[in-house]
Amino acid sequence: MLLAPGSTPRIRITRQRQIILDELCSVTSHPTADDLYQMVRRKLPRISLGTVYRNLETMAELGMIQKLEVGGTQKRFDGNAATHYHVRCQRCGRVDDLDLGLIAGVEKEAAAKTRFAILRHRLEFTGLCPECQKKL
Amino acid sequence: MLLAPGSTPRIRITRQRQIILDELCSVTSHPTADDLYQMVRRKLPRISLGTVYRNLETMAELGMIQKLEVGGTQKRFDGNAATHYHVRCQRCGRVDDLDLGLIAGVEKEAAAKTRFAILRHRLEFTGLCPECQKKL
DNA sequence: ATAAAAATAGTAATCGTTATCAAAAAAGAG
DNA sequence: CTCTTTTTTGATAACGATTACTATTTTTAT
Ligand SMILES: [Mn+2]
Ligand SMILES: [Mn+2]
Ligand SMILES: [Zn+2]
Ligand SMILES: [Zn+2]
Repeated sequence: MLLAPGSTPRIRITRQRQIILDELCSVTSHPTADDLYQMVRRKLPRISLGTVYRNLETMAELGMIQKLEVGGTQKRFDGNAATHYHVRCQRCGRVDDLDLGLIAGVEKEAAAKTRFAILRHRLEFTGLCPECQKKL
Repeated sequence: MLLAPGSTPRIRITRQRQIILDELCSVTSHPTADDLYQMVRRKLPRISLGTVYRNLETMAELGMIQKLEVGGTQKRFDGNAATHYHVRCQRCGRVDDLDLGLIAGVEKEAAAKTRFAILRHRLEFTGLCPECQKKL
């Protein structure tokens, strides 16, 4: 039987999807899709890289996780879906969370200066991580 | 900007480099490498895409221009090398400058919360441009 | 003018990501 | 349960932005 018009198709909880989410939420690093692939393969050795990409994309669209478009060649993922800020090491690419409160009213300020409708903001710091400071 | 002969023994003044820089500085949009390639080809029809990429990279490393790692698949370039903020339309990808003063002391605040050495920061707003607001 | 260094055009290679698709799994109705 | 429909998967191909390569040309220094 067909679904009733207007009904929302359910998102199925597959073993693959659950483990990808579990692995992502178990770390505070901000792994790339390939990082996650390596992590998940320890529990599901037959999973394909495409499945990892597909599910990360789906979960990001549903707002369960965040896709981070920080610098570098690869995108990173964040199990914390709430807005928060990051620091990225310009030498090794490490990305850490920053325990800095959200800048109050900054979206309202921005909205007053543009005709764009502001939906969200992203603040990212660039610098050198402790390890890379030693090496330079 | 004018390339000064003799001031930097490493970088040479080529017609290609000067025109790429001129074209980038002549617009307030934030063109991709391919956008610039199309613009520059009107004046140098024989230039190669690789030359555009190579020179944008070089000039960004020298701090003459900015390479913007905003969302989307392609990187964008900015003839304004000074720190300033951007809004990006999440529907069409348009990137505008935001005439918003730099957030005072935010790098200092961040530095107090991390062991990273903070070098710079980037603030980007996401939203919908006027045209895309109409269409949705 | 000569030689050394750097940059170019043209092209191939790389690599992160998406798309495709037959097969498998999950959900629903009876 | 069985039968049917929808979603997801694994495998692989395709894509597209960027980078690498290289013989030749251009620029700069002597
Ligand atoms: Mn985070
Ligand atoms: Mn700008
Ligand atoms: Zn580092
Ligand atoms: Zn738009």
